[in-house]
Amino acid sequence: MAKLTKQERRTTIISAALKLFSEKGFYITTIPDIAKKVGMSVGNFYNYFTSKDILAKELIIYISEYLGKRIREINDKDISTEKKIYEIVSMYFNMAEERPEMIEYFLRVYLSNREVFEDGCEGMICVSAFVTEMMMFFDNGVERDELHNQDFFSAFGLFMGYLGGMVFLFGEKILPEPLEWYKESISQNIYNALKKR
Amino acid sequence: MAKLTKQERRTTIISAALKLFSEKGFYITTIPDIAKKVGMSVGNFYNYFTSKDILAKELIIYISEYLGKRIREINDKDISTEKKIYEIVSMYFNMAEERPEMIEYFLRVYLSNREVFEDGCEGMICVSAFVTEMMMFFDNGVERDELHNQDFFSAFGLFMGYLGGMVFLFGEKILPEPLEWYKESISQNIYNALKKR
Amino acid sequence: MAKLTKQERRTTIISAALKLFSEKGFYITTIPDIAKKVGMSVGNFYNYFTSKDILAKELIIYISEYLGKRIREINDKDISTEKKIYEIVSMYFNMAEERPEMIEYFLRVYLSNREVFEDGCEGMICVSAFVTEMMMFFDNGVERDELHNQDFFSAFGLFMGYLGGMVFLFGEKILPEPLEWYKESISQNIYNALKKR
Amino acid sequence: MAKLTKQERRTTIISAALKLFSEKGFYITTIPDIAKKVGMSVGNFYNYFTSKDILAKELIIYISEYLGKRIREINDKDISTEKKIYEIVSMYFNMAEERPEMIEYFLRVYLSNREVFEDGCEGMICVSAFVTEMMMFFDNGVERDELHNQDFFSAFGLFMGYLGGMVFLFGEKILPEPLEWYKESISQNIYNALKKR
DNA sequence: GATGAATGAGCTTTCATTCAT
DNA sequence: AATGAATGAAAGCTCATTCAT
Repeated sequence: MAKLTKQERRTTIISAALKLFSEKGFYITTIPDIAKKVGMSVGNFYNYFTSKDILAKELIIYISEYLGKRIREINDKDISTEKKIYEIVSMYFNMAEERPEMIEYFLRVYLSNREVFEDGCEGMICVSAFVTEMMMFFDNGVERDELHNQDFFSAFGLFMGYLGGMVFLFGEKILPEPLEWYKESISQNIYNALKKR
Repeated sequence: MAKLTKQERRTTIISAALKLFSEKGFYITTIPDIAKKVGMSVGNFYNYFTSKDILAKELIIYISEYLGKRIREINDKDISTEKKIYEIVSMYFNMAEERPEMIEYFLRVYLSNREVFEDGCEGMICVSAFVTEMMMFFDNGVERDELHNQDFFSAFGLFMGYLGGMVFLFGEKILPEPLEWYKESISQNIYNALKKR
Repeated sequence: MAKLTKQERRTTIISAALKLFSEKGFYITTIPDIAKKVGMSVGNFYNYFTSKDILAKELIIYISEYLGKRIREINDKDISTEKKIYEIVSMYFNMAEERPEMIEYFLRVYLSNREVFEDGCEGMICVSAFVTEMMMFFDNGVERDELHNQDFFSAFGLFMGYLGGMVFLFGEKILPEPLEWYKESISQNIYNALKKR
Repeated sequence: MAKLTKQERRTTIISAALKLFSEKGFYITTIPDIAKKVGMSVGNFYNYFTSKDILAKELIIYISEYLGKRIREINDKDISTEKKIYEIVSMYFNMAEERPEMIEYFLRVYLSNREVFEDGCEGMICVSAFVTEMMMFFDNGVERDELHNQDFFSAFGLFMGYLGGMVFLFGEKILPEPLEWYKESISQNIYNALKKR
């Protein structure tokens, strides 16, 4: 077994914690649970993260940056805004299927446990990487005359609320079809809502 | 002080618990907290609700029925589907301002604490009153040739995800304007996404 | 087994905690230790004292008041100051033999664990009952022209430092004789140090 | 940076530990705290002292020898016993102002944490250097017919209890004047208590 | 000698729930 | 119906000490 660097160990913990928190929730998941999953002692866990809350905050930053990067890749492409919407929806749904812990953490831990994040993640500090990229997407669409020039939050709430809602239904196993199946119609709906009028 | 009937007592508890759960979260709120707020002993609380989980489930049913009723009132009106969309958005946002505990409970407690609701609220059992009414709304709109005939979940996810997202942003005090301000543009966006093409 | 009132229970805990803290020290004594000694569950302990620190503070107030009362009884006697000195020494040494936990708590827990008492026992707040009574003793002696009129702390430090030192040596089993044996010479020394010159 | 010998390193640790233990207490001070203060790793600390308890014991021996030496210097002077009392008080108070950690360690760590010192420091083993010198002081005073011939512990308890008490009050910031201010009256009190009758 | 990651027992505290009254 | 003391399992976190490198 190769020796891991401190940073690699941190990544292992992040990965394990993400899964546990998203599956069982923040309060149900215990530090012993996490330590066990990474195969380390409880005490040692605290050499990497000084508290459960701090771990939670690092997790959301990690996710926000990851999502932000993925969206930036799409933003950077030389395609129409309509196509970009489809790509974002697609990326998001793929993630929900392949790495559900990220989206689920976002929806079920970050959005719901205010008390955990209120110190240090005020406003949108901890998700700014992601939000900024979405802002870029909208601005760019308006600039290119493809999107209706409207209030950012009206647009952002639509896009992310919608995707979050679908992933929630998916996670509850309520959707009769795989997420894949909805990509097209959902992208269409979003585009119709946002497009230049 | 008039003596309350058992049912009235239950309602008092529901009301207090709703506020506490939505403000502080399910796990942070303790039974003593609730008992104190209603002015009753901890032991007596258990004469009305046999466990914390059961209380949580009754709460979501209560909310679902309340919301369902409000939507039915709108459904029953003799107005265009476009107008109905505006009325639903309006009703939802008004509630978020006036009785935020209901919407917040829905978003922050019900949607996020799977483990609490998985026994007894599988699928959408506990929110069926509300979901059914939304279904009626869509079906009616399609029937009247005002909405695009599409998959229910695609439409439902858009509508509720959007509204939920906006209320979330509002609750986080991130929105620069009062919810009121967004009603028009949001209704427009929803209508554009769902209308007959 | 008669049912105890809440106050009686508190007294039982105070008594047990006093013994444990004074024998083993504040940090070595655990809440389970205390709970076990009173025959109650750990959880229930917290229905009586909201934290270990708070218990410690109540203990020192309890002792201060007890000691204060004993000194007041002596102050109130119609005897010479020289005789009063003997009586105070005598009372103190008797207590050290019969209820050593009180004096030991004072010396070993209160005087040494600043961090525990710094919040809420600043200055001499928590021992004021006792200190005030000693002040009365000195003032009265000066008034009656039996004691040299000197700075309070010079006199107080002598009296209490001396007694504390002797009890410490006693507790360490270093004294070759029982405390009783020293009463006379110590009272003499104190009187010689403080008497009218 | 000059390389330090093993003994010099030990002295550095002793010095740092003394400060920390006396400021924060034995149990609050952690080995990592000490290691950090000396700028050494936790693991390496254990190359110099095999346990926290052993460090504590070495510390008290160090202090006892230091204090003993200072008293011997006074004992060796060719001055009256009354003057010697003043010099000892003076030396002690100066130390309490300039190197408070030594006196505070004595009062707050050694005298109060029996459990730490009971193995290896029974009786007065670890403070014998200091106690012996005080014994010499008293014997000499009696021999020279300047002190009343009384039990050693009665005299020792007075002297050290008194000084300890004053330094304690000083440390608590209860004294209205600097220690300096009390030297004269306290020496007088001690002399009056001990002098030839 | 030097490092610091790793261990694990143990601490204080919390809380849903019960039950004698 | 009503009370609130009592239970006890379990949580987050700490820290002296060890040990592979």
